[in-house]
Amino acid sequence: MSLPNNRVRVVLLTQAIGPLDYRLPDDMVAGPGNVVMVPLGPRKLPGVIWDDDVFGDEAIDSSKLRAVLELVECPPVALGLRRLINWVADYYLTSHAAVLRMVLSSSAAFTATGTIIEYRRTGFEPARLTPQRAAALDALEGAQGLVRELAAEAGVSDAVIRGLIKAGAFEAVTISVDSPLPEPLADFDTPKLNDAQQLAANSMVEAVRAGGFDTFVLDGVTGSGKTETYFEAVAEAIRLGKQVLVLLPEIALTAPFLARFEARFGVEPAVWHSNLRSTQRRRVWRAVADGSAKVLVGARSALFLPFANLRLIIVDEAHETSFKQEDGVRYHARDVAVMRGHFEGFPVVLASATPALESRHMVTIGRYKGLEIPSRFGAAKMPEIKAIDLTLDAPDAQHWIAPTLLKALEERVERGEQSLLFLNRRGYAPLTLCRTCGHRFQCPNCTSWMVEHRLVRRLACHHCGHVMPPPEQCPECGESDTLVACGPGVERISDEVNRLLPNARTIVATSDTLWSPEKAAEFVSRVENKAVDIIIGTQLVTKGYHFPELTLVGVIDADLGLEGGDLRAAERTFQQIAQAAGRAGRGEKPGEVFIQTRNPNHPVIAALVAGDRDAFYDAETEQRKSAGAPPFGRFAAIIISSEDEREAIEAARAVGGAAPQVDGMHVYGPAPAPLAMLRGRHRQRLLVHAQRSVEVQNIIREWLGSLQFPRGVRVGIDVDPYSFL
DNA sequence: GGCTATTGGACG
DNA sequence: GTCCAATAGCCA
Repeated sequence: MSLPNNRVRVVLLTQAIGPLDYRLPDDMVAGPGNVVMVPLGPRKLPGVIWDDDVFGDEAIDSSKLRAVLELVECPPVALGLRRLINWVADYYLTSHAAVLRMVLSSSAAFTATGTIIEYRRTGFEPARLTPQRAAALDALEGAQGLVRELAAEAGVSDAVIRGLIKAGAFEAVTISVDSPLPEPLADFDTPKLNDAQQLAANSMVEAVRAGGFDTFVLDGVTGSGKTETYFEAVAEAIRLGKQVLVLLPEIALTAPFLARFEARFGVEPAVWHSNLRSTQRRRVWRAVADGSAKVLVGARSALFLPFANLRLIIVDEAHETSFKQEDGVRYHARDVAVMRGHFEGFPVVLASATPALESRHMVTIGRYKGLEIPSRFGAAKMPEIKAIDLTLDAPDAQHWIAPTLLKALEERVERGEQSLLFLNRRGYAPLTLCRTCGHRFQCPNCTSWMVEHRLVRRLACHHCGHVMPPPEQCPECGESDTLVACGPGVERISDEVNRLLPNARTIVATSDTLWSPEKAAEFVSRVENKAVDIIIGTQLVTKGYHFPELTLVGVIDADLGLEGGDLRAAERTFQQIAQAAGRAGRGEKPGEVFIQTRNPNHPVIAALVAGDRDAFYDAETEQRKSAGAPPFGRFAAIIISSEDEREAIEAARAVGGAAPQVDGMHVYGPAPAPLAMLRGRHRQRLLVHAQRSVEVQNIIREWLGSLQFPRGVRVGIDVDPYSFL
């Protein structure tokens, strides 16, 4: 079906409004992919002209059509990217508009090129110095940005900044949106690769040169030099004048990555993540869209940028669960990256020391190509891994470091070597309760405990971000000084180390302490300069970092991830501990790893100690197969939420009642979602389990489309859920 | 009757 | 998403 040539179908960027037809004025030349402004009622909204054949045609009389207002000066959304958007909207059961917003995610899309005025400090102190002004001057030393950004950074209102500009304490700086980004040099410093690295690199380089879709699983043990290996493929794309996207799971990992990239290619690559300054964002968006940004390093959201001639995507640490976006559009960046390669015709590399079971399976069945780097680079050897049975080698009460581990730590401090203690729990203690009445501090908006953060003197909810000062008295029984912290978080382990090893210099590394690339860079340099003896960190420090002097890793609680029993618990625990262990012995000195556990015979722990990765994966694969779990079967979660609990339950029952009977598909629930209350909303969940052959998306679309929900009820669908939370 | 709060549908 | 008009609810 095709529309008359003066009629176009436009996807508005506003969600909840489907595609609408408009008339193209005679003097306007535009087609699918062009960004336009269109009238809707009294409003003027942005949208993108879409391909006619994507949506069914709902004929509307041509006399009712209104004309497209203007063609926006911005690179059009190319065919390959439009196909990817169609696929994402279809697969993840979301709207085109929601996906498109990630593509046109910068004001640069809608404003012509030009200049922007930012402000920075002059050093001049105004005569009148109010507390707000003093605070702003203090906080903005060395900062530069828009008025709004500076105000936000200093925690004052815009007016304070404008006042300071008028008083002469800030000066204007004109920034060009299009100041060019530096070009990486393919052969700036070519490393000597070992045979295994060279073999893997050759395959990827050849694929980049040839073009065309292919997926590689680059599987190399930690410390084997995966990055150097895939850098060869990056170099080949640069030589061809094409673009490369490198996806990293956390912004905290960008700092070490940028340093390695600069050492290899002479300049830092362009960077994309959610808290970029808006000027920087515009500049990068433009440079990506016009092809001048040759290499972009970014978080998930970079995946949807409108690259002019993308030739390669690298997904680094591809097994990381943080590639699964859990709010807004729920998509898995690893899977979408592969689809982008498919639609635009270029290779995709999934790099990891502990590939996801799904990815390994794709290699087994021949869909992806496996590339292995089996040994560590240079003199580095794999560390020796030992389990500490906490039931036999127990720490004292209110302590969490077993005597064996403590002794090992002590030795490293004496020898001037570094250690890492891994515990995947932020804060001081995960639960606070009253000794007198047993009251437990729970988040008022969520069903989760308030976590004590002693460094900042706050109780915080890790799900919604709610914070409160630690109370003096128990709100339940009114007694004072009766609150006790239960269980350890990294801050508490840090306390314990400082008490038992007063000479050791410690640092806590979590998303609370390394919340920006700058903080992360500072952390790296402190560790590299040997200003730190013991790092106490969450999963954040278990990947990407390379510290040659680190020779001991202690896993505080290996059983933590095995609780809760969701489908990936065993795999995730295996990956996390393997990644943490991989930090040890990356230099010349051999590493040693201690895993503290109450179940030394658990298959996960046994596989880690035996160093038998394949045995673990094989057993886990069998288990998934017999349970019909991914990749052998599929799940989708339907989450119904409302501020009113009864309303949520009723709506969820209605959904359950309308569930279609389909062969090979089973619907569980509704039941309270694992986080029964989140950000003030009561949540109910249904879980759909289906065989691979079942077209779950179509079934769910029809099923939910036939239902009506009261306002205030929200229905979210999570295809291929990860956290089960 | 005349006023305000609620809600469903259109918007192309 | 936002606007508008039809409707329901409320008081005198």
